[in-house]
Amino acid sequence: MQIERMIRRFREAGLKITPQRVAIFEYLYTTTSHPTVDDIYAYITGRFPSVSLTTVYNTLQTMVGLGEIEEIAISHERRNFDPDTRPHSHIMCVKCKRIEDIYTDNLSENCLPESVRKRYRILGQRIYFYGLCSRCVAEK
Amino acid sequence: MQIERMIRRFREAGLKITPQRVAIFEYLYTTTSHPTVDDIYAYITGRFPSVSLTTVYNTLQTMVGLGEIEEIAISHERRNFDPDTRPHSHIMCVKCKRIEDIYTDNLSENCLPESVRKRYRILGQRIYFYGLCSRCVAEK
DNA sequence: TTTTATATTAAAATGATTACAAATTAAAAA
DNA sequence: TTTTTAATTTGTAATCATTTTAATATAAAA
Ligand SMILES: [Mn+2]
Ligand SMILES: [Mn+2]
Ligand SMILES: [Zn+2]
Ligand SMILES: [Zn+2]
Repeated sequence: MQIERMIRRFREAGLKITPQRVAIFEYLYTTTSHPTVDDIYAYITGRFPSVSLTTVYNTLQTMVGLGEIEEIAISHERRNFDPDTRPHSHIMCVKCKRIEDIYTDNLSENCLPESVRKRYRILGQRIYFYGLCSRCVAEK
Repeated sequence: MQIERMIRRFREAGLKITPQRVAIFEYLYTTTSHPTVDDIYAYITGRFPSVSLTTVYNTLQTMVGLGEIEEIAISHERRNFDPDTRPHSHIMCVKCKRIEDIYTDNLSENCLPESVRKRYRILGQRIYFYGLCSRCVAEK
């Protein structure tokens, strides 16, 4: 399971397995959303009332460093994290801010001309779409 | 010219033309980079030593509202603005943070499946690439 | 069980952005 | 041109997200 994998990855990196960290793993891998720091903190607080925000920040940063979760830069208002590291893109409703996954075979590779590609060591790519979801269109 | 256009757009919107605003227009349309609030503030300060950061924020926000500049969400560390509203994408060097434009005929349209498209009113899309520029590759 | 290096916590510091209210000014009206 | 007025600018304070710090607690090795 994903959680076991994260525990193993942390162990391999010489990091300790703490109940706070495990709770964060559990939250990340049992929700299909793209949680913010506060989403995660709110959940963890329910299980460890004295947990510190710092712990949440630290753990997320460590996971990003291990390449096990990714930051979604779709909005400046909030920082979202994605425990799904398979290549995929996202669409966000500009009204309700919900983020949905988009899986497609069409990669953005062909959007990067050779002339640019040969001047960079490419490390990653992201595609974001913005719109109004049907729910929000209906409302207003 | 672009600056004249912005003055006209502001006038049409019933907004006043102030020297601070014009200086911001000038900076935006005579630099090819993707400036941050601080880049702009630093420049304006050179011409109006007493200018307020608030004025810079307000003017940028107004211009975004008018659809005359766009926010680039390529990084959470900094907020970049782009006075070029033609469809194009960006590549950022993760080391030196420089952002380069990418113009290509290949749109990301085909990365958005019909199944998703029919559930949203699409308003925009962004493609970001991340990598190391040749300069930074050479250095380390 | 003891030891020790790492992690957690609470609090303070930092940095970015927004809110506010008083002073200034662009531009319309006279 | 001068007067008027509503919008804008400014300086300050408030807010919010994130990082730093140092003391305390604890996972895991010995
Ligand atoms: Mn996702
Ligand atoms: Mn650009
Ligand atoms: Zn919505
Ligand atoms: Zn670089």
